[in-house]
Amino acid sequence: MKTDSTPTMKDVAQECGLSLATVSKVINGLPVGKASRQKVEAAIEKLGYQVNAYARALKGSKTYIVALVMPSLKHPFFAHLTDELTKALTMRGYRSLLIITNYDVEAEQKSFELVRTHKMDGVIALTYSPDIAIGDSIPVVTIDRHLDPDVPCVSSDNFRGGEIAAQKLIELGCRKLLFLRITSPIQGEPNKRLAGFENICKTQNVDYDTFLLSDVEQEGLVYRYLEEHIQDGGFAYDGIFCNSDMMANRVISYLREKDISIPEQVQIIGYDGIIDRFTDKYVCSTIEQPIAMMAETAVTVLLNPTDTTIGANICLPVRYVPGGTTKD
Amino acid sequence: MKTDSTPTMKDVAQECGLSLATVSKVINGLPVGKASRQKVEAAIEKLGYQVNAYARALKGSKTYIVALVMPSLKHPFFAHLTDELTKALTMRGYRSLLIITNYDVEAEQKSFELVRTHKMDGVIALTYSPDIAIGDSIPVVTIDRHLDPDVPCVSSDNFRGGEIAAQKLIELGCRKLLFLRITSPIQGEPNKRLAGFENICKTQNVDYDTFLLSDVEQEGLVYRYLEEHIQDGGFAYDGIFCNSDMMANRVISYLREKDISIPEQVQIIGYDGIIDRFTDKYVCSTIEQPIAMMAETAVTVLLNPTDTTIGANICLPVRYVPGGTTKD
DNA sequence: TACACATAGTAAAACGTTTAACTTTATTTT
DNA sequence: AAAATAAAGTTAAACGTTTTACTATGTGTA
Repeated sequence: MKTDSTPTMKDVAQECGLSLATVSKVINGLPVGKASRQKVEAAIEKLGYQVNAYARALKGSKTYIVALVMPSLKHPFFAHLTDELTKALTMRGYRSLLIITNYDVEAEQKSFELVRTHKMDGVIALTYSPDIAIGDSIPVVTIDRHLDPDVPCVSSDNFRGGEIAAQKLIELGCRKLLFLRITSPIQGEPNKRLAGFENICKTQNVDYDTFLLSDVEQEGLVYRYLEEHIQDGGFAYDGIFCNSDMMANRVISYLREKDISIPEQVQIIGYDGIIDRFTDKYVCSTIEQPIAMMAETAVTVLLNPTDTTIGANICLPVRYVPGGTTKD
Repeated sequence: MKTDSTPTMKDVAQECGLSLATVSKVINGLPVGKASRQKVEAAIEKLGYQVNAYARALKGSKTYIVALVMPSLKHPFFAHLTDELTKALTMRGYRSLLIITNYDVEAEQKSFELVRTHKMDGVIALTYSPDIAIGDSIPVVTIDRHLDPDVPCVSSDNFRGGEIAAQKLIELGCRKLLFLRITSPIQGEPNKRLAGFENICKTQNVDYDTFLLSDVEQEGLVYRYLEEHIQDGGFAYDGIFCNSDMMANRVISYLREKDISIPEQVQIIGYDGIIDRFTDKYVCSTIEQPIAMMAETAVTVLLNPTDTTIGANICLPVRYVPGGTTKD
């Protein structure tokens, strides 16, 4: 007599008077006589049987689980990316195991161990450690970071994004620009935004400053810097390019609080394109990253590695989206 | 001769000349002779052995995986909650399997099946379906939603939140209030915000309107509504309580765009308390939910169910946080 | 009628652990 | 010094699947 615990294939076999192997075949869609198939299906239905994913994964080699390694979900870019990655994985029958590293090197390292003990089918990672020991044998795709020459990296065209932002501000009449950034120090793709920005400013002979903070904890310094550049109703810059929309929003709030009018006195362009598009022109102008496409691409490359994708740097296009913080 | 595939316990046993069982004991910290323990540890180190979580979970009954069922990560409240939940789980040695349902009833239902096939140790869910068939035998905790009389629900004190918001606006001099909400139709805890808001308005005889939208797709209607209440530089309301900070931000942008000054002409209070506190006074005034505490509580209740927690409605305190959109 | 020959179904090993029951060896107790 | 007890290891079954190799059954061919 069986207890009422979850039914197993054995119970199903017993219920319909057929062998374990036959039941297995029915479940996996392998050829089985019509009569038997129906008997098995009836039994499954009756007992409410469901495969045990662990047993299946132990026997076979695939787990259909992919790890998503993210620094945090408090930054909307990471949150949106995680959202899209999970959807892209779900569409392909995979599930995502979420690992939040909190920008911590040790946690990032540990997450890769976890991936190994759980025999996951892959990892999509956005990390901050300069180097992480990746066991081979597990497919990895990074986003915005170069981890290893063999690991494919998906990112948006950050250099071009920086160029577009500078170009746009200049076109809109700005003559003194400011680039603002706060991040943990990484040598990742996003650093290229500054390079692109500088490239345009130099080419076009436009004056600019940069204020780069590498310690997230010291965000207050940004406001101090801004304050120092306000003099009797005026502001020292007429165009600001912020490294993220989240940051842009704070800067906007701060400056408006100080009675600097936007976009009249200062025009501001953010980065990411996170803010809900419903409101379209009422939000901050921004350089939009193709997040959904990045997620799709990362998943595709992870699950179908080919010679051309190995170690490739896949760079997707960005675009400028006008909002309420520029004069266009 | 073994291939170079991942080493198993058997390989370790062979390497150190001891039995499988002994190796297992060392790994699980069970009593073993000192000499043997060292031999085993050396072998593990040498081969780089790591337990196979699937085999372990198949044998034992725990998987140490908890499903997180969320509608989306594009709303910052869900993203922050997921972030904190994952951290709380990680601290206790659990991992989170993320399921994004996209506010879809069918996806929510399916996610519970997944939980069963993967023999997960529990589910923390924030769902939109009025009723979901939860197989028993798996612990569930919901957030902000009442699913079943037996399922514990963690939420913040939404009624009180509504009261506080109304009270504050009135204290700050508002005489004509507006409550704004867009959500998929649910019968969840957050609905109580309106009740609390109305309660105070009625008690104190303050005039108010509500604009409630149950279809997220139609967000544009909110702006139309706002526009209709602007007449030559004036605005029909002097206080707005928004159902979320995200929404408040949009409303703020919109009104400022229309040259309505905030907080001079209209004071605005949001809900959630999402926006990074670094900037403190530069963000929208809000009713802050104790997200980290909610996550901690949900995880604790999930993993240590007791008689008093079963079916309990655990309600955590909210607080008002002044920002730049009110006169205080 | 006997032959091969698909076809349908089965038995049993394997995946990598844990664990209960057992055996061997060492330590005490009288 | 023998019996009783404790300690350290081992064997083998079990978890719930998949899959290879096999047997039994029925169909068509010479």
